[in-house]
Amino acid sequence: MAEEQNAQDFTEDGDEGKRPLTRIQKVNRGKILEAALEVFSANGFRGATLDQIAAEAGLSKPNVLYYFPSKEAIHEALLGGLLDVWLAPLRAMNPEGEPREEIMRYMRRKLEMSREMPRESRLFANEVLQGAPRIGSGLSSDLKTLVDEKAAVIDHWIAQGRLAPVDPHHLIFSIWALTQHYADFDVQVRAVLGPGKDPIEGAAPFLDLLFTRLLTP
Amino acid sequence: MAEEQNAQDFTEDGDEGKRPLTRIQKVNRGKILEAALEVFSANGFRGATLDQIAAEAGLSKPNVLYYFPSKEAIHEALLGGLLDVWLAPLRAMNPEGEPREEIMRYMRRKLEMSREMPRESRLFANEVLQGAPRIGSGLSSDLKTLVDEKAAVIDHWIAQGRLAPVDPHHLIFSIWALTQHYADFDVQVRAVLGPGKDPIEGAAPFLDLLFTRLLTP
DNA sequence: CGTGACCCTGACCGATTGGTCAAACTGTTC
DNA sequence: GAACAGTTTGACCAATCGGTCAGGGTCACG
Repeated sequence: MAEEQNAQDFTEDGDEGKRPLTRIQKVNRGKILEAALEVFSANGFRGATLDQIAAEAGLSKPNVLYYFPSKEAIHEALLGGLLDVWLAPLRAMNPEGEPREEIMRYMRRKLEMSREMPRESRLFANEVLQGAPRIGSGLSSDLKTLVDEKAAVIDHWIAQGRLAPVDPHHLIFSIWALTQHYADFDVQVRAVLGPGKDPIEGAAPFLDLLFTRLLTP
Repeated sequence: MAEEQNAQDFTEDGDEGKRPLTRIQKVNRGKILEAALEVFSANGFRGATLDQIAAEAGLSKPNVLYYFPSKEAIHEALLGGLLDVWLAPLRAMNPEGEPREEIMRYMRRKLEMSREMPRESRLFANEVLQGAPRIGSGLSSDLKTLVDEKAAVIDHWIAQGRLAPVDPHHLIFSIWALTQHYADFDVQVRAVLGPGKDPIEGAAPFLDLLFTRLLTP
């Protein structure tokens, strides 16, 4: 029950030895990362055990540690490999595009990701909640750079009068908060709404309305 | 560094033995709960250890277990005692009041709580993130009841034309998401904004604007 | 089909963790 | 101040955890 594609080729090594990476290696590293995503996102770093990950991946514990030197290394590989995917929609925001359309597209894409990749969302949420001890300053400074860059774009749009004046940083935070809420607090949302349709289906028109009203001058 | 008031008297027992609760008992249970809030909110349930809690409380581990039968029991006492505090602002929403004012007041109070009680927010976030295994159906059904009740009030306001038409459940979710984001993802918010003023100071006017625009017909 | 590199595992280890217990200590009450 | 309930602790335990290791199995390639 863990048979997805893990589109990651792992050329990531600092120095020399770039062995071509066996077929078995590719398969098993993929299985481990998929299992680790499942287990880490559901239990957090400390709550997850190597035995769980090994069982979920269908491998023995020593075999898992044959492919990754430690539990921490698995976690890092996961986070590092996923961060780009996670930030891609924001990167894709086009300064040349129509302002409201660009921001709405970003919001909708993030909401889509909450539906399609809730485990990834929870993985990051877990990490940040505990003070981001394992993702730390390096990635956080990349994040800051990207956000500052896009905030400047939004400010420019506002200066042109093409967007209602709002604090761009908090606008971005609000997109994160509102979309990721449906992935991170899924159980609570479902508990309140009761059984039935996908909560995100109801969220989509609400968020459309919310951001339309916020951004229209 | 853990000297706050813990306003909880703990009459909570199902059946008979209601001993008057010694002075020492009141003090030490308070110390333990305060320490547990600190440790659980920072590390999650599984990430927290009894030794950490004992050290933070300034007690020995066996002494902690003299006052609470298990780590789980401490966690439950914390969550149970805090849930009322957490939901009080929503309970306080007055059906007789002016609609936008009531909702704005609720939002502002929640934001205030993110500033003043971030540990409590993270405690709940941790619990819900992991699927709420220890808070479960009982509390979730209380929560649903309360939210459904208030959603009905909001719907009534909308029917009267005193509020712009919005999905009341998702409106409440949006208040939760936007306000708690600043407590739960504090490190990320600060990393992006850079060092300086309290992020919530910047959030307050933004959220005022956002909800004003959303709710004005 | 042989051989060397790669892959896999059972058994094991030391550290940590939640929890126990007997014994000692302290506060309170008559 | 005797006596008893209430409080505290060092020593200890069983289970779990991340990680190691020696040895055996398997794959690809000549």
